Amino acid sequence: MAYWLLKSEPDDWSWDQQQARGKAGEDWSGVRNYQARNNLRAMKVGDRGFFYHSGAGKEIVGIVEVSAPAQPDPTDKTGQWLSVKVRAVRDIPSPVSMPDIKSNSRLKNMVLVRNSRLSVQPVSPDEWRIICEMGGLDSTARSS
DNA sequence: GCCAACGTTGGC
DNA sequence: GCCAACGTTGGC
Repeated sequence: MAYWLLKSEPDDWSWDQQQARGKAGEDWSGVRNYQARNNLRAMKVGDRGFFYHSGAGKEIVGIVEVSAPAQPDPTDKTGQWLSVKVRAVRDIPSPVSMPDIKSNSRLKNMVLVRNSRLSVQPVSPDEWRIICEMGGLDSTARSS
């Protein structure tokens, strides 16, 4: 299973809204960046992702699961962009903020630190585990 | 509100 | 194909 990080402005699409969609999930649409599109294409159903609030917030607030693979973005008329579907899995008990991440030397190579503008990012297994621990999820909670 | 980083556009 | 100009993103 691969790990990802999805960024959203809470004013645009918030974690509360994502959670409210429940198991039905929501299209992760509107991505218009090639690198981000390539990451969407690489996602498999069952992959996990951090839900990160950019702008107001700047913190990882939840975990989502890819529930449908990449398909043409319904909001794109040109047919060249992709979206996946994600559903909320759980919140992070103690949201992990950008300063938290930047102050952890083990996370200094995170894409979020190196290229904060990329809206769909890969996360390494180590980074995933470290952030889950920082967020207050024990290994039992993480594996379910 | 500022500005650095990044991506895209378009003239050459 | 290079690169300057421009627009956007997002942390601060």
